[in-house]
Amino acid sequence: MATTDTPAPTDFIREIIIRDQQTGKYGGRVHTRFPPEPNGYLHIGHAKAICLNFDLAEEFGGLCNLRFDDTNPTKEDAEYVEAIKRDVRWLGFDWGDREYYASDYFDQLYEYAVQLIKQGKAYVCDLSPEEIRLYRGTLTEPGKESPYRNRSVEENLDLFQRMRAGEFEEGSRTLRAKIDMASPNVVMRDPVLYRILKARHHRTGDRWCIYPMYDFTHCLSDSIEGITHSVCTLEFETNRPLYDWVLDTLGVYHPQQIEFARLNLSHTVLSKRKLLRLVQEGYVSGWDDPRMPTISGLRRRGYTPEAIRAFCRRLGVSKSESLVDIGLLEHYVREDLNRRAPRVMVVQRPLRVVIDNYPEDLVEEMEAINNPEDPSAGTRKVPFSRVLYIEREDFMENPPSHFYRLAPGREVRLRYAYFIRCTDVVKDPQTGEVVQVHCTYDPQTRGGDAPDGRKVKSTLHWVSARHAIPATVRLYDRLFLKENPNDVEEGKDFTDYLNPNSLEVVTGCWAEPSLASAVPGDRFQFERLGYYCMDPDSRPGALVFNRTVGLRDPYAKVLKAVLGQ
RNA sequence: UGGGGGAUCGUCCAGCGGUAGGACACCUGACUCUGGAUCAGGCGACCGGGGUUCGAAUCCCUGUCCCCCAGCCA
Repeated sequence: MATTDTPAPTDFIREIIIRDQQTGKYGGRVHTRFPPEPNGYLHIGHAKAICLNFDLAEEFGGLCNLRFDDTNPTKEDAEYVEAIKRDVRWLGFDWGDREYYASDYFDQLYEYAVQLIKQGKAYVCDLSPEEIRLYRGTLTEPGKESPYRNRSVEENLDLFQRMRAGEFEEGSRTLRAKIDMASPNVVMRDPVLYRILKARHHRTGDRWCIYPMYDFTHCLSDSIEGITHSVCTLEFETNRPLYDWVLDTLGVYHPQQIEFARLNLSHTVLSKRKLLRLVQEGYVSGWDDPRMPTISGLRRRGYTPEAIRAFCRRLGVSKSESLVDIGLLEHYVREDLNRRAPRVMVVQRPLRVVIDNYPEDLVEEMEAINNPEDPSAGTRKVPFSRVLYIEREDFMENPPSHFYRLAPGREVRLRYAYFIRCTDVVKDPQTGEVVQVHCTYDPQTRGGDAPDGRKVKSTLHWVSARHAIPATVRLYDRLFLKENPNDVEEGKDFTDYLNPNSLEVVTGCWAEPSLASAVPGDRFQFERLGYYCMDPDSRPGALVFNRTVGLRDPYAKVLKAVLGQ
């Protein structure tokens, strides 16, 4: 299910795996893992990692584990665990019964720490956080050894045991690896392995008051699970020597860490910290606000898992950091939704049209195609009557040269219905705004074709006023105006680049009656407008749709060019 | 000024000593009962400077620029 939509790509990670299989490393086995920390929601950047890890496993006949990297109880929460599981599943991936938690390994990890102490490779350090920082040196100067570095094994064992027993204050002591305070790699200057945190863990409760650090936990979790290729992002490259050191020093099974460039998307942010701020400071309505690049946001926006997967696979995997145009993501939803979204007619900004020569009480059922890309989707009936709504922007009293929709004297086609010609307009006496258009229809053109072969330049979508059901539409635009909101100028904050018009709520829309049976999550193409997804906020008689993405609209460019000069 | 990485069309990714290719975007045109979709064509790049070689994006030297690392975060 996961790999059928796009041909398998090739990249440096797959090359490594193929080489490993040829040399018999790991006995030809491939076992990956996706290791989220449950401290926030998954976003499109995680989707790239999820696709990579699960695809790798499937392609090479291996498995991929889901593992929660839950070693910091002060930031993590069970709520996030559930959200992450739901999102990975929704994306179309299955981890079977291999749902693991680093916290499940706390006992084992503790034993490994004890072993390190016994090997003389770890010690309990009484330095305060500030002192540790001072002793660490700088990027260009070596650090100083802790005065506690040469405690005896017995003393270390005793102290570590008492750390675990809760005898010491938070922050008063740590367990540190004894490596090299003069290492040019700062990560190797006696890194902290365990810290005292008197916090309740969402899974282990109050059983522990010391918690292992990432560098100690991650490599050992990989080792315990028999991971072969531990794929992570570039910023962990400097940590790899430590990953290797822990495993080698302990003499345990040794997976290999491979780093690739994380995804950056234009016009949005993909850091949990920044996304959290957008939520907490109310710039968006929540983690699943359709403007958010979170999986839950994209889902509510109307994105399909297939589109997200196709996007992630098309990105490729490399080590050069890049900024992917969000237009590429939009391309993949359009491509997917074009294939599968049923068409429907909705008038977003209505203009009343009266067809003067159409019988007052007549209602005709027009046959409309549900999806021209998919004949099996069939047809439906759409009621037509004397008073209709068309899109306000489909009429112009004084049209510019490239405008070939409705205008006084002009004839256009109403989709699946008749040709109509504009005969008159009614204006608001106060504002001069056109409030109603009068037309005549040609009964010979029923179904949309003229027997005399005459052509019209434009086809308009419409709804019958008597049959229309009211709807609200939420038009979303890019969250940030700036291509790269992470590139913050002096004295500014990334929130300064927020797009003030990223959400426009349009009320008073009219939808064709078939939409009455839609349920939240249903996706449609509103003909000539874009792709929309019914929001859970919808109530019977008060439908709400989120615009996933607009249709490609060359005319918008023409208009812009005309207005621009 | 330490260490670790990275530089190829506007963007993203290929190219692994032998004609720099694809996708998105953009521009033409065809077709169309969605100014959608589809189809055809086009534009467009090897960070700079040296070298090795018949031949270099690829190998060597040198320079430049960008990213990451000094959490008891991950």
